[in-house]
Formats: sequence, C-alpha cells, structure tokens
Amino acid sequence: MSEEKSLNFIEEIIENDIAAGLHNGRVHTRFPPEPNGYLHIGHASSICLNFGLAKKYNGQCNLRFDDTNPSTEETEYVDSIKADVKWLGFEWHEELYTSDYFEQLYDYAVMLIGKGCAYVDDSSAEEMAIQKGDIGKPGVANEFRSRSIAENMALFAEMRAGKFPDGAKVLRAKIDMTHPNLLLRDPIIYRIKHAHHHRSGDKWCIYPMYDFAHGQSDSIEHITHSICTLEFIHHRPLYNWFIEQLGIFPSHQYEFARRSVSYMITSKRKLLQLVNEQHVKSWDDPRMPTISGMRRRGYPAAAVRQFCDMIGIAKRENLVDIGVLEFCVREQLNKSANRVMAVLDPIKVVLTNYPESQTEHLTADNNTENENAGTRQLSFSNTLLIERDDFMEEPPKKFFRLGPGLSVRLKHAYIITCNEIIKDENGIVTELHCTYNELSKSGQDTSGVHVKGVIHWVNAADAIPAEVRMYNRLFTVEDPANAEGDFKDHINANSMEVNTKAMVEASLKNAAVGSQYQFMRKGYFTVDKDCDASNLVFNQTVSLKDTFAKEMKK
RNA sequence: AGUUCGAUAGUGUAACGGUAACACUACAGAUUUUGAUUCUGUCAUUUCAGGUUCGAACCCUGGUCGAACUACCA
Repeated sequence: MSEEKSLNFIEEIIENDIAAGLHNGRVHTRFPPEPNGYLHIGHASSICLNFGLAKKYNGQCNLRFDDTNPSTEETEYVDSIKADVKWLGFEWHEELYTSDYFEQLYDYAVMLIGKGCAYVDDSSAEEMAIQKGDIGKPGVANEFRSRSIAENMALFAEMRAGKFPDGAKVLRAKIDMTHPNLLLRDPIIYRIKHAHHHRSGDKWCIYPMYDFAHGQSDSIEHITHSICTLEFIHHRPLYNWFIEQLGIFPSHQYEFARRSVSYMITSKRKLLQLVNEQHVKSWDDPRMPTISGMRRRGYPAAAVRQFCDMIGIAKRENLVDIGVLEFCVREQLNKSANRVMAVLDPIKVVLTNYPESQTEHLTADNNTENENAGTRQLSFSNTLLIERDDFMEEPPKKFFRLGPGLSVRLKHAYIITCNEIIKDENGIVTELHCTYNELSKSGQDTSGVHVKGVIHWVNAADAIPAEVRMYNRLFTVEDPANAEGDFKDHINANSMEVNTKAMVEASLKNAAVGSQYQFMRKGYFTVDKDCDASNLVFNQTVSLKDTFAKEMKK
C-alpha cells in the first residue's frame, strides 16, 4: 500500500535529525500566521507542510498566532484562520499566541540589557536609517549605543511604564553596526505603541518586534523544526544570536521557497486591496485565491491537499501552473460529485412524434465512477430544452451533435433527429422540431441505430431556473505580481459572468448549500450560500476538460 | 556594490558519483450512452566553461543568469 516516495529536503533533514537522536527524535512544528488577513493558497502549502510533517513523524504541530503588531491584527482574522485550518483537515496540538509570551519576552529583553547586549536608542527612524548604512556600506554607531546598563534598565522600565510617546525611543540589540547582514546592525527589538491589542488589551504600550518574538516563541514552545519561507533566511542568524545570548531552547529554522501559482496573487496587502476596493465581493469571493474563496468556489479540501503534495517543496523560485490545481479539483470531484443535467443556454426542442400529453420517467445513474451513488428518476416529455451549443445549422464534418437531419442521443433517453428549424425575425434559432426513435430508449435500445453524439437536456415542464456564476481567471496575465505596471491593471474585467437563464433538472430543487454536482458535459458546480427559497445559485467550480472546444479553435 | 540563496523537459518535483524519473500540460491513438473519465504512446544528455574521476546533474574552480536583504511590518 505504501508507495515509495522521495523525500523533500526538509524531510531529509528531519530524518537525519531523528537518526542522530536530536531532541530524542521528537518532531514539533508550528504554523505561525499573523492574524491580519485571510489565509491563501500559499498558506495552504505551509499548513500542509507543517501539519503533514508532524503527522508523518508522529510529532505535533502548534497553531500560533504571531500577534506582535496591535495596529493590524483582529479577532475576525483569528477566527477565519482557525476555520480554514480545520477545513483543510488538520488539528493543531495547541492554540497559542505570541501575545501570551509578552511578559517572558520582556524578561528576555531585560536579560539582554543586563548582559550589555541591548540599549535604548532615542534616535528618530530617519536618523537610524542613515546610521544603518547601506548594502555594501557599513553602518555607524551613535552616542546612545554606549549608554550604561543601569541607564538602559531604567529607560526600558520607563518605556514599559508609558512615560514616552510612540516613537520616542526603541530598544535595540547591540550586535554589529558594520555587519554585512543588515539585520544584524543593531536591530530594533522593542518599540513604543500606545495601541489596544486584540488579546492583551491595554496592558502593554511597548511591543516586541517580530524578529524578537518569532524565534523565541519557537524556542518557548520547543519547536524542533521551525519552517518558514525563503525571505526569512537572513533572519536566521539573528534568531540564533538571540537563542545563544539567552541560552534558551535551540529551535532551528529551515526555509523553503514560497509557492506561486499562475493567475493568482498571494500578497496579503494586495488581497486586502482587492476586497477593499471591491474588485471582488469579499474575502471568500470564489475568485479569490484565499482558502475561504476556494472553499466557496467548491474546491474540495482533499484537492487542495493533493495539490500541495503534488507541487512539493524546494528552495528554488517557481510559478506553478494553475492547471495543476484544477486537475486536482477535477480528480477529486470526478469521484464524489453526482451527475445531473443542466442546460446553461437553453433552446427549445419539440418532439413532433411524441404524444403531447405523455410524461414518462427514466432512470438515470448518479455517478458511474461511484458504485454507491445510486440512481434517480428523470421526467421526459415532448418539450425539452437542450444546449444552444449542441446545435449547428451548418455543422463542420466532425460535429457529433444536432444539426439539420442529424441525430443524437439524449442522455438517459432516446435518439432524436432534427427535422425543422424555427427562427425569429432576426434569424435567431428559437426552436427545433425533432422526431424521436421509440425503439432507442436508453438501456433497452432495439433500434439498431448507432449515433456518435450524446447530449444533455432537461424537461421543459419541470426544469428549474437557476443562477449560475461562471468564473474566469481573476487576472489576465500569468504572473500579475511581477507583471509590468500595477497588479490591478491586469484584473480580468470578465472574471465573473452571471448566467440567469440556466435551467436545471427537477431533482436539484432542494439542493443544499455547499453540495456539489457535475453538470454533465459542462463542469463541476457548487451550490452557493447566496441561495434562497426563490433563487437557486451555483458557482462554477471548474469546467470539464473540453477536447472538442480545443479542436474547434484550431 | 556587499551578503545570502538558487539554476534539471513548457510547468512543478526526483535522481544522494554509475549513465535523467514521476506528475501536470501538449501532441497522437484506443475505449466510451458525458467530445468527461479510463488506457496506451511521443516530447530533456541537466545554465556555461574548465577541473577531479574509469565514470559527474551530483564534487571542485571560475563565469552567466535569477532572487532575497537597507520597515519603530510580519
């Protein structure tokens, strides 16, 4: 059952560590989001990695909210993050908050001051930036760097006590103003912010910087493998420096390249912009690359997990084709979604030789890919609706659908032949008159007629109108984040098309929100939460592969 | 400019010194009461140049290209 799969570089590290007996073979990871936005596909990759690793190596994974900046963080985000992680199918060992460590972190800072490894700096942000130097140009020390330990102690205590306004002073680690790694040129570790925190309230007016909180939080939790994205690689020496100075648990950080997906954006700032400026309706708009957006769109959690697994993990830059994600969605839904018939752009078909007053009931299997899916009844009469696309007045050679004199099978029903075309005054086809072959009933066909094409249909008498929201890519370019100009210049104006003329089969009458179907020959669709008693709303989750459409384009 | 990463089919990952694998895509074909699914087949000498070695995608040297880093954000 177990397939031999090669290890990614982090798994290799972990297995080596286990073999070497590091931390007695214990594996403990964590997923550390900042609660200042909704989780997206990139986070999904990180979640699958961190929780997956813990599971694979019989370890644990914490959910830790990195909430060191009170001005951007909100409880709404905490809730959405928890919901998203759960939906993806993972359970955290402990729900933790960096803000719970504020007292401990303060003590760490005091400890550094006591060792002469930190000082209070009165410089302005501008002054500090200048003193910091530049890439290739060393920084210079200022007069505050040589303050006495006692003075630093007193000042830092006063900072905590609220004696100074925002920005008046900062606490800095005393490392090396000429270090080639800019992050080690005496980084700020505490700043004054008289702001209300979503958890600690007004208890604090000084807050640790991320760099002074993240590594120590990992250490406090005894995280063995602290996994993050590549841009933090320069921070690692700093975290190690703190760990060493403080003499605390040596958590080790490993960095991987964040996954980029074509036609998607994963900058929280930009996603927030899309929402605030109403380019999309909400964080969970089905066009959004957020986990909540994908969930509403109908992407199964298993598909997202499969995707993360398929694209793997490495250290090189990448732009994964969104087609891979869509492949995973189709593969999952192919097994789980029941088939139904829905006509998105209806055209009326009258069967001239079918008794006008007759209605018969046909049996249709729900999903031939799934033995347990069962069957349902379909009503059939002389007036039906078929897809406008499935008829052509002047069809090309390999058009296996309806046209003048052509025959097709109606799925689960009879073979029909088109005899007459009715048009309106503008020459638009409004109705087709066809005859059915009485002997060709699905499952008991004795007609001897063989047709290549099979099309879907609904019975006009009891079909239900539905609103079907069709989605296209949110952006017109593969890599909007790195494209010329502003990313908003590349928003696809037609990313959503609302179809209000669709007609779906009667069995969908009470379809529950979130339930998923394959509209035969069209794609997978998911019932949206915007449904109400009078309006059935579907989101197009993903289309079916359409080889014929591709053929036609050539 | 300095530091640190990285470079393998169109895309993503693998090969752990013994002659490039898997998946997606694309193309070709078979099956099909979904032009879906399923099934077959086709598509690279690994950024370049040297070197070490019987043997290099892998080790060494140098070049080229790409990325990250100069927030009181995370």
